[in-house]
Amino acid sequence: MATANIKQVARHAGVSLGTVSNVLNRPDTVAPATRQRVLDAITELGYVRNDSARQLRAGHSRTVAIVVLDVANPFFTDLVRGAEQVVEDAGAMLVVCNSGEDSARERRHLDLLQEQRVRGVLITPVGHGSQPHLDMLIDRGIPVVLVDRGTGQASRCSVAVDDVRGGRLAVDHLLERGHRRIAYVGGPFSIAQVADRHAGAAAALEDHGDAELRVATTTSLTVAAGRHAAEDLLALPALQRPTAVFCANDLIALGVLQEMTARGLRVPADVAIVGYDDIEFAGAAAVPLSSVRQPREQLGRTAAQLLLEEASSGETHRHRHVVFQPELVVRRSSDQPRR
Amino acid sequence: MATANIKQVARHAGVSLGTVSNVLNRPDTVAPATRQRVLDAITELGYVRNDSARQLRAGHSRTVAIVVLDVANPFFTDLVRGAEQVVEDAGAMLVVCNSGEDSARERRHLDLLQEQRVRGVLITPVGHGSQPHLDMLIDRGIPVVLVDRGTGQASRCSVAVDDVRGGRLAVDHLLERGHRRIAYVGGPFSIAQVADRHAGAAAALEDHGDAELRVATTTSLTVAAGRHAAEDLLALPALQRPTAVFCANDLIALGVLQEMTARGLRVPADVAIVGYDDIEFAGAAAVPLSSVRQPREQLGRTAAQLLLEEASSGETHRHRHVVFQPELVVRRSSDQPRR
DNA sequence: CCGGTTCGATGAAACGTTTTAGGCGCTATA
DNA sequence: TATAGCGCCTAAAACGTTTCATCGAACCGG
Repeated sequence: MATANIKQVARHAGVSLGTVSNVLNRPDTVAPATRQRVLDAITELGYVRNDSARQLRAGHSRTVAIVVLDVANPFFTDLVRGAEQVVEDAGAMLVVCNSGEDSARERRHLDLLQEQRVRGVLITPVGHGSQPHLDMLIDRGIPVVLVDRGTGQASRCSVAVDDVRGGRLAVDHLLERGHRRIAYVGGPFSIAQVADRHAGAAAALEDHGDAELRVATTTSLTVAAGRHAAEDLLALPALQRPTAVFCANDLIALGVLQEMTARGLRVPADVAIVGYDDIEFAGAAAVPLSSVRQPREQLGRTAAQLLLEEASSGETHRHRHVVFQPELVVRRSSDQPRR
Repeated sequence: MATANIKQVARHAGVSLGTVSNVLNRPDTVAPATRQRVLDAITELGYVRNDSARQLRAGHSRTVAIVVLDVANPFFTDLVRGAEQVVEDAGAMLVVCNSGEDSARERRHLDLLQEQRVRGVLITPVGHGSQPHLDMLIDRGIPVVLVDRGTGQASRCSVAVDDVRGGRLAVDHLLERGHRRIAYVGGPFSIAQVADRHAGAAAALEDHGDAELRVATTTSLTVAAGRHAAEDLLALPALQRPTAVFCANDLIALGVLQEMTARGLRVPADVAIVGYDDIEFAGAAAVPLSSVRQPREQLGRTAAQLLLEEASSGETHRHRHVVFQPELVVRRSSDQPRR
């Protein structure tokens, strides 16, 4: 029950406490015979290092945290997998926290992480990414890397994908296919990606005076939200109804697709759909979904690398901002010229 | 940089160190005026509790870990969400670890968690769930709850869904629809669920001497694995080719669906498909997918409850095994009588 | 044989909490 | 008036590491 401690190991091996510690941390500084004796004592007593004590002494832990908006969103799970690789290769541990797009929960998590003196935090913050509590972490010397948010802030590193460009790619494609009444479905706009993708979409339209962009705001980025938005669009008079829908993410796009099909519209003949994120299921959807792909795992890997770099380089660190370019994947859901 | 500690707060507020601790932990035992003075000092110095020290003193942490086979699998993310609710309501923190179905990584995680003296571990272990390193945790006094594995072991609590029954439900349904050549796609069989669902499927066939069950083993439970398996099935001579496929999970089922459709087969007319898990995307697939639904979040919640219960009740705890019943959701992919 | 060097091991200090025993001053009770 | 009780606070010990200064022994060259 009460696990053995280093002192008991020392006594059992007939050495001093410091020697055991040396066996654990610098094995080559202790004579082979003694080392073996200590090792034997360790296995015999089933000794396990107490990380709290170790951390207390060291002043910081060997864990890195990633705070995501939604653990169940494939975008974030891929991010996590990427970060995981890098962090674990560095001998650290990655803990995943879920803010659920709830600012209070995010806050709670950050407070807890601070108390744990984590080595650093990877975060996609709720909102625009310049919250005071992020600055607080930094003030306390905890490196923060912003993921997919607030690129260009001076006080922290960031990695992001160019969402404005992604929005533009999607809508350029729809315009090129002959669509002129286009809807953008997404929300809430307090999420920067939602706003940026919209900005890109709007920018694409500037060259086309005859085209219009209708916005259907949702309260979250889920399949259910997509279904509701589709209902609203279907309630419009036929002449105002958009012929193409660009969605802020694939979950919403799948919801829209589902509802449209259920109401008897053909995709892409009656309405074209383009999503965002290119999650694994996009290609397996009722109608394979066109989508804007982001290098998700790479995003996670890069973020983790920047973080570890900052954590180990200390004062000399210069913050960097890495921006990846998205890529449009055209599938059946939008691949038909508008008659 | 170097964060303030409790002693500095004490000096700043003109009280003893113990009093600060009391303000933090039993606020009502200290006089309002003093308390306020301490509180002011805390905010002024930006003091943050050091959890390592706290843990060291307490002997254990306030975190609970959940070790899953795949962070990106919706089954597990829902599990995590369920557990999260319960754990956070109890004022603890849930850390998510990903074994990636790799026994060595699982092992590494458990070692680390042990060093951290976590309060308890929720785990879906790689393999059959009676590994020696799980016993080691228990020997050290760390409660372990098995999730979806090894029901009935005497030394730990467990929660599970009756997978044998789930397999039976699925295949009973297919038989009832008139199918006689049925395939089971899934693997590796070292995963208990894969084996149990197969057992259920096989049991369902026992009453039908004229029906046969062909097994296509996969190396993992992914969409890609499903596609490969479908290729193999399609390579069979037409008369041996199954008219219905029951898949060990929805990811595989989506892969099969994708490949079958791509090769020109109609679902469900030429081949019926039933998946397992009823993930959110099942209903949004190319052909809405029949699937066996599990109460995923509830599974997570219950597991967490059992764990916390054990962690706080100590010696008096009696291990429990909770088994939930799955439910078949029939959608278009299998909803047509065999001609 | 002696001074210097190296190897291996030791003991003590320090990290920041929580907890416990106790002390002090006051009031209520006998 | 003594005393018990109470409210509020303090001082010190303990949790289990890591690290650093030190020390003895052995060895080597001169």
